[in-house]
Amino acid sequence: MEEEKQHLNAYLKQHGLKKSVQRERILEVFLDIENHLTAEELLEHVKKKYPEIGYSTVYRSLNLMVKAGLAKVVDIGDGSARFEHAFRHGEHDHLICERCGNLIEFKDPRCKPIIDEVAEQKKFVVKRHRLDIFGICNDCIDKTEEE
Amino acid sequence: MEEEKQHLNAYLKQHGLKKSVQRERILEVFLDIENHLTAEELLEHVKKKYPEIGYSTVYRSLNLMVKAGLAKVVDIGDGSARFEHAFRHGEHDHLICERCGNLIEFKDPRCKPIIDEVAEQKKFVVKRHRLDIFGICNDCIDKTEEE
DNA sequence: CTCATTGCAAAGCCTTTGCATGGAG
DNA sequence: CTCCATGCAAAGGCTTTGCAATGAG
Repeated sequence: MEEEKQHLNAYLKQHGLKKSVQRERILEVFLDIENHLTAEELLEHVKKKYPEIGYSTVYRSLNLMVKAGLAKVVDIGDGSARFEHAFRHGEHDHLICERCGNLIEFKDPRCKPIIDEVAEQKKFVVKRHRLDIFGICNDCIDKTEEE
Repeated sequence: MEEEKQHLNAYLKQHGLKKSVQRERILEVFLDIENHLTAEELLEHVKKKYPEIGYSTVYRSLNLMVKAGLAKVVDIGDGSARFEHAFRHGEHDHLICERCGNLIEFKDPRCKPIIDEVAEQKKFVVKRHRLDIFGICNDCIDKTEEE
């Protein structure tokens, strides 16, 4: 938490930007939640603790955090961007439940080499990748069976 | 082309929907273009040949084609959905150039087994996946070097 | 005849932006 | 003091929807 705040402050200083209570508070709320939240969901949580913070500040802070490397956008294609922690969190991919919308993270060491090889073949310089597996998560399967 | 039309008509009949000139024409234009187009880009092409067709019809037909399995949505995260041919086109993934926005398709047989195994471990039922590799395509690298 | 489709304009949804006020450096 | 940040409301970009008129089955 402290480390993230320092990281943010360093970023702000480096870019001639200024600290603010709002930014710090939004970061705190964001870090407190381990889920992949939409901006609106984060906004709700922020409003609960700090009702005076406006929604554009949340959007702006979120974008800032992405630029600063503290957050990452996850786009599951439902219209709203989700945000996940990016600081000291390793690379990973997602299982996305089409029923409940939940995201499960996973890592598999075999992916990267394949990606690099494919790119090599196409003479493509890889910056990043995303592997999303869509389907139904275990919880939702159980629920279906109970019916 | 004829096969796709038949497929569409079969879908329409099956669902109590009706044929229309517009739908057929939009499908034709769509099939004529091998690129991954946004709705707006497709609309432009449609308008060139058939100026009387409205944009909402293009959107609606595109959605219809997706449901009918003739088109697939590709979301590269820039705000606009792109559409690719899905009928008699095998599964594949994408290299996405962050500079020119071009999509390069690729297939690698090693992906699926990994995905299935990961899902198995997490007791997740896979419906589909998407592997997108973002970076700079060969053309754009060449352009950079020329400068 | 009945019900789906069309084209237009309007609305929806998420996100960004303009502007005046307030605050950090 | 100088700019940046904030909060509000307004605008933006893409897509969907309501509605009256048209057209397919």
